[in-house]
Amino acid sequence: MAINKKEEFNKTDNELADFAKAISHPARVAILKTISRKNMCICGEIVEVLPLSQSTVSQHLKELLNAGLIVGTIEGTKSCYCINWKAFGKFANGFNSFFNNAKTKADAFRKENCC
Amino acid sequence: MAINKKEEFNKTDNELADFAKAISHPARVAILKTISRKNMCICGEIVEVLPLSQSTVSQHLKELLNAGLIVGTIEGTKSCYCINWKAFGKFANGFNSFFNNAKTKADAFRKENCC
DNA sequence: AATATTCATCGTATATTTACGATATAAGAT
DNA sequence: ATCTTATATCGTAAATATACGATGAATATT
Repeated sequence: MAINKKEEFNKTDNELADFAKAISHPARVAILKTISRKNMCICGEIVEVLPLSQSTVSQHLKELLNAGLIVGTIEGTKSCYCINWKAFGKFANGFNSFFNNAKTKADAFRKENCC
Repeated sequence: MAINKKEEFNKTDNELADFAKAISHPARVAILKTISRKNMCICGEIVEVLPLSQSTVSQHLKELLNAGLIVGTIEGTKSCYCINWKAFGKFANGFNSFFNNAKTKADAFRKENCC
């Protein structure tokens, strides 16, 4: 049980799901907003505004890095993060095409009965 | 540990995270696409196209119901599901404003150095 | 050189998610 | 009335996610 079946779904669905998962925790949404507000942030600034410990924030930052949504560089004792706009744009497009496809169907079926 | 800190984030961030979580598994993305392709589906049709057992699909359907993304009605021995376009549109807007805000910042900061 | 700062990582506890088979329930078919 | 079909729910196992304190590593300060 709890065998991983994700490989059995298509690539597009997996990519959309992976991005959604990256932003499926309010801490990660808040981190992305915090960074984008100032263009870039050092880790400590993010820890300051979140209600989480430094180690937990670091863990969330790592997940955003793994998802490719942010990039980070070390500057002295500090770590500087900023948004990877290119990856962000790519994901935004994925979402839009998902929603737009859905929207098109919605329009096509608007007059039919629905359950 | 593993205390839930989600209440300490703001409502907007939580709503965005919750929606993202609803579509953070490829099975749920595939279910939404399957339903929208035909406007509505009975449960059995969905089970047929997914590489998962009936009970697992039922569980994913329940999550989509809880998130408000689909609605379902019982028709005889069958269950009929369709997309809740209104909720879907609301969530799409939430995403768009998230991305657009980010995009605006990106444009504003385009010339500055980033890490 | 010794100490302090900043942050990532490790270890660990708990909670949640994912997945399935078995079972229950309710309607339809025989 | 009995049997079949369709689906939700229960119980459960395993995997993953969330959170923290402690520790490590690397740079900066004294």
